[in-house]
Amino acid sequence: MDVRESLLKAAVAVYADAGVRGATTRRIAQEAGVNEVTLFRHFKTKDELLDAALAHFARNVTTLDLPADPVDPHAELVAWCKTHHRELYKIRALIRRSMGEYEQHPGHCQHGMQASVRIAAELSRYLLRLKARRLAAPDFDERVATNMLMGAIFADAMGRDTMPERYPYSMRDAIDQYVTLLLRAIGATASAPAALTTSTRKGR
Amino acid sequence: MDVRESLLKAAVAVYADAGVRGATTRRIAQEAGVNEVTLFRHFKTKDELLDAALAHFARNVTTLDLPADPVDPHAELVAWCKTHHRELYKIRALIRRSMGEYEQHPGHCQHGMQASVRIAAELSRYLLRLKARRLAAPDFDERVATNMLMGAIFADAMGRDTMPERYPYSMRDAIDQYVTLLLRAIGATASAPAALTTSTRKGR
DNA sequence: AATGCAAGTAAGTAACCACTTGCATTCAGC
DNA sequence: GCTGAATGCAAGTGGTTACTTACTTGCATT
Repeated sequence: MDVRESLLKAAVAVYADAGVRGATTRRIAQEAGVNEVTLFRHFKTKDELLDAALAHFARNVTTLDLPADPVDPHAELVAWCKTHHRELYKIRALIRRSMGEYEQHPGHCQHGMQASVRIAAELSRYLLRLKARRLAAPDFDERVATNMLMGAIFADAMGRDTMPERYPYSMRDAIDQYVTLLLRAIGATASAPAALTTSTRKGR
Repeated sequence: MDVRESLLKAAVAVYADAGVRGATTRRIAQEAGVNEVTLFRHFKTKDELLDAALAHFARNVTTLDLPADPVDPHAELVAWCKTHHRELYKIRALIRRSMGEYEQHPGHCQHGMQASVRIAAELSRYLLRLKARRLAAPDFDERVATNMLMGAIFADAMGRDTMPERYPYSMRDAIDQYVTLLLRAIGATASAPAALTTSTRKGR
């Protein structure tokens, strides 16, 4: 296996758990299964390694495409949002960590922010298409609607495990409900929300 | 001025900027204008100080009450959400930091989470009142709607300064738009959204 | 004047950390 | 079999950190 690659992967994992200062070169090297000195032979400084690792990780963040020709907005949005939520939830520790380091190391999370901007733009364009095809009302701003839906999904993915009191309903229901509410908000014909099932809390 | 009080305030400020490991006892003492040894005379360990400081801070987090007798949902919600957003935005660095430290120090951010749960419950009860008085449709779940609106506001407050591309519209407009969308989503009669003004980005 | 308390000062300890150096080992390609 | 590049290992350097110790200073009450 490639040493450099495993160092990048280990760096992301340790960083997500412990942050910049907590991610010691010793621990990263151990996690990667290589000697600490080897780490410094591949990367001049710890900071250079972290930056490369987060950039590498963010480069591999992708999303589904939303259809160019919307047919069933509810089904299409639910599928897309489910994937997006699942991905966010998987890397929630990393996201929280890099947000927390923003004040002191804005460069590190810049990569992640760019991914987020790309994804928001994809959703925005889709909502614009809905408007153009008269599948939604003409009088809403698609950037605001995008931020509303993505904000709800983001907050859900970040808060579900830390504030279970606020999220007693299941992940499966959550996305469906957010999408249903948004479609009603933007005047897209949507059926009434389905009844909620009980929450299925999973440990991590 | 009370030494203990100024230590608590300084601890929160330094913690927000630098996190648990970055908040050195030296720096906190300096920020509080007292000697480092004095810090240890008031608090046995650094961890005890940080915990006391964050608990003290969270205890002072309050919100407006939403009216027990809803009359004008749009106006009432906008006023409430504006305050909530302003408060979140003011302490965004602290929130990001304590979220980032969640994996390693869940106890520290527990205080903040509790405040968030309290605030969400207040909004939830208000939405329930709207339903009861037939000011909103009967077929939505108020917890989901609460998380949708609060999620949008939270994500806005956290992302506005770090991802200006996603938030080109002004803070002032933002809240109004989120509330308008939510009211339409829950079947409350709401006027069409107002036109957006251009963003007013403020440095910090 | 005597006492006590809260705070300051200076110095030190033990641990940890990023990063370096020197040397031994392995192993692929000629 | 030899060379060179990549890796491991042991040890060390200089800096930082939480926390301690021993002592001094200023101020208020008695």
